[in-house]
Amino acid sequence: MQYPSIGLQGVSLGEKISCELRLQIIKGSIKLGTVLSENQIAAEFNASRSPVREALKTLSNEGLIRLERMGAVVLGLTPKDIEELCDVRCLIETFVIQRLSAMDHEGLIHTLNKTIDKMEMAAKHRDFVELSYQDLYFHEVMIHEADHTRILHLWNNIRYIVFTALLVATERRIVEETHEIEPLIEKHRLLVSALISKDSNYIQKVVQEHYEDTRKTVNNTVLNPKNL
Amino acid sequence: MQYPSIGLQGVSLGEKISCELRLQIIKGSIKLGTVLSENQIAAEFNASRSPVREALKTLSNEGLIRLERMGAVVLGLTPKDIEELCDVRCLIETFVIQRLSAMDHEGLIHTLNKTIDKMEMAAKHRDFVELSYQDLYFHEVMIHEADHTRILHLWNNIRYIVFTALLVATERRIVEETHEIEPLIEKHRLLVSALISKDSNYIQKVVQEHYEDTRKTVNNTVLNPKNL
DNA sequence: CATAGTATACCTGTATACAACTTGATTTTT
DNA sequence: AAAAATCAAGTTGTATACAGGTATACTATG
Repeated sequence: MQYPSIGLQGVSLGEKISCELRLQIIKGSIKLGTVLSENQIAAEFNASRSPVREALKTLSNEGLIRLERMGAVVLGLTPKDIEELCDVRCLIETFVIQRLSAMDHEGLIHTLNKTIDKMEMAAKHRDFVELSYQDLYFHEVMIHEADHTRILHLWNNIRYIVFTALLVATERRIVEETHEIEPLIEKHRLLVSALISKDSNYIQKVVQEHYEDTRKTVNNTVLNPKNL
Repeated sequence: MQYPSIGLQGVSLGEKISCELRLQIIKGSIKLGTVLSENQIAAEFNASRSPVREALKTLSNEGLIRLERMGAVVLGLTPKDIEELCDVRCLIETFVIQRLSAMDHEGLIHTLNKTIDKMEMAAKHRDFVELSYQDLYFHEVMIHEADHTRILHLWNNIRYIVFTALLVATERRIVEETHEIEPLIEKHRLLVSALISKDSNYIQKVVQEHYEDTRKTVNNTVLNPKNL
């Protein structure tokens, strides 16, 4: 699998390189502990050091690599990282939904339901890229709607990691057929119900369970692929 | 005021430039809406575009500027930003303290108390740089101790903004003498008590009040300076 | 044999060069 | 006079060049 070419239109070479590297790191094609050098990556991508440098800084900001004096060591996504990522998403989303529940969110509910429908469609057609994208979109649209620049920034900092991990996990989930898609859909419907309820405790509970579940699934697919 | 030269030793030119620009933006020396170009900044700092480019990307990641096709527009720190920053800090710190309270934190308590003492010392000597730094350190040491890489990443994304805003606010607070320092010290002692209590509700309450207060103070000093 | 010193190759940070594109004004045309 | 075309200045994205530092391997010397 290569990074979906959609969404790479018109973006700079540096971003393309960061997307490709990110995918390879999360997929495990690039092993943990590997030391990358700017020249080496530049050669691999037939590019100059400038965009590579930009890409490495991006990945460093995302915590996938650590820039050192000489070379960038690959940190990758450990089980601890997945856990922590879920912690953060849970924190953000609890905050966001609580905030949304105090706002007018009639249109949002509609959008969310429509997105879930699209997820079902994508699942039927085994289109894991589309399914991943709609999954991402579901959460992202809530965050945008919450109209909180800082929270949005936090999200943007993990957005690409989340999407890429989602891509990898969803592909394996669909290919291996070991995980049902139906529970995934149901989980998202629960989130909508939480938003509608406006019940702070219920929201907290639902979001926490959502990410409890995500944690397990991702751990089982991203980190323990059967076909590696 | 220039950015404190301590902590700029050995760092790259790009980082120095980002620190200086950040300070100027937060202080208001660079007005909101200003459009910065790489060439212009490079000329001002007698540097080439490479480090400037790096600095602009950093500031963009922090949300202080927005990179556009042509030029980078300065967003600055609006009252809404301050509010939101406090929201995020509150979210992070509540999580961190709750996590810490379930760990062995004997040594940490000692460090925190020592830091508060240093804050008192710095306040007596009207050393606002030191006071700001110890304030930052107080919160930072807790976050580090919580041993949560992702949360630490979130913190690192706002760390420089927080420190710079703290610098500006603390300077004005000390110079104008309109705000007492004693309440600030007391607020931090309360946080320690919250950590010791291990009482989830109490922790939430104390942290929330802490940032409620921070919000007010920073708004009154950073955004409404009397000597501007 | 061990160790100090050196040489070499490589890496990063910064500067400079170049090409494609955007923007705004000026000129030409209708 | 208004609109279209063109031209000029400036901007970003990328490539390349150079300087200073670091690690590794090899050599010489005790």
